Amino acid sequence: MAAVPRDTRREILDAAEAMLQERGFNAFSYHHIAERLGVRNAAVHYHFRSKADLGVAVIERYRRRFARWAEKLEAEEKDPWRKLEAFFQIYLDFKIRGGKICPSGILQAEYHSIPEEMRASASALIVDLQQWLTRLLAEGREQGAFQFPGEPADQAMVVGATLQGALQIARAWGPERFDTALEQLRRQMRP
Amino acid sequence: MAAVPRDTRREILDAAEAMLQERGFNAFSYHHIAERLGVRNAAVHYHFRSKADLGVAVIERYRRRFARWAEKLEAEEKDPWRKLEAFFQIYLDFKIRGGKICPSGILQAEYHSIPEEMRASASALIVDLQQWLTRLLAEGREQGAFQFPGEPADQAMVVGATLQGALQIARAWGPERFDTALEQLRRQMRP
DNA sequence: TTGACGACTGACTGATTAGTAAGTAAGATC
DNA sequence: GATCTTACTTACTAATCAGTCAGTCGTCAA
Repeated sequence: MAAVPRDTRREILDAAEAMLQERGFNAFSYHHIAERLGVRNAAVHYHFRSKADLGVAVIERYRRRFARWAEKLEAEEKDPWRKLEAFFQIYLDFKIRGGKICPSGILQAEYHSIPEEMRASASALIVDLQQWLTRLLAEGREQGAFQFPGEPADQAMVVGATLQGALQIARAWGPERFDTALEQLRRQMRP
Repeated sequence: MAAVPRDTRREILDAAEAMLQERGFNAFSYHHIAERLGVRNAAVHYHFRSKADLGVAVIERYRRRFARWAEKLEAEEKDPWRKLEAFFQIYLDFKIRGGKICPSGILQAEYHSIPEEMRASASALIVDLQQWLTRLLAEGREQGAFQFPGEPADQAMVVGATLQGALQIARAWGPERFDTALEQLRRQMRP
């Protein structure tokens, strides 16, 4: 049985992404990552020259993953409500897996204290998410599945901000608070 | 003319609060505060033994300030919509004053990487805010001023999370996005 | 006039941070 | 079999971090 070759680069990205969502970008170090993987500090620098490079790589990988997720969902699921529930599920998974918050949220909260190179990626990420939500809400309302006042882009801001904000509030006030917010969003948008 | 005595303790709290909202708790140091005030590192330690103590003091002062604000509003204003708009104004002021986010939001985002002593205060803060909002929404709906499905506490989660999340999104996507979210909340709740 | 006290300063410490430079061992390529 | 490349390690640097401690200076009460 051949040993599976270790993919250190991917493991670094995994560890950095997890720590970003758990503790924030300013609260983990190369040393933390190296310790977690059982390698040395310099090994992390070998794969990512600077922490800013690592940060950008984490965000860009997350954006690609979301794009693939959206593409797959588009092919498999036509019902707007089930699509929205699939989006909710991303956030529910974060909550369950160690009280993580969404990458977009932590990057915005630390926006003025993260390296400048990361800000463009962080901005692109929230635009991705909002554009996807806006399109879903527009199509869903046309089909009579959703009901809300104003423009789809306006409602997308409320839905996106609620998911992001409620995940954070759940940390300090209890995970069940997130479910409360989710259920209220459903109630608001049911025709 | 007598010189106004300097209130260093208050100035430290002001600087720490501003930096917390601008950069996050993990992204400012005693040195940053000292430099801003033109004093030495040790002067900050004289007033606040540890950074955790300073953090707790910032949060507790903010809670007292909110309680006084709520008390004053209760005495001066009876109309539920105008009360809600006054609450919105707190967040609008944050946005305008250098792209700050609400203290509650950054503390929850960094929840797992701030000193343990601060977490109880951070939790108490979000409970304060949510309880105030819940009471306002309950009274306002009884009077026919607001309209929303579900329980007042559920709607308070959506309103609170939207304000918190939208302030963060506004950083990465443009301040006008916050106004969009605000207007959508108004549309949703108008009878 | 003294002496206690509040509000500091100057000069540290030890830990942690991102980042670097030189060396090495294993495998692929010629 | 020599050479190159990949993926590291060991050993370090300079900066920054929270925190400490002994001393100083001005004010005020006795």
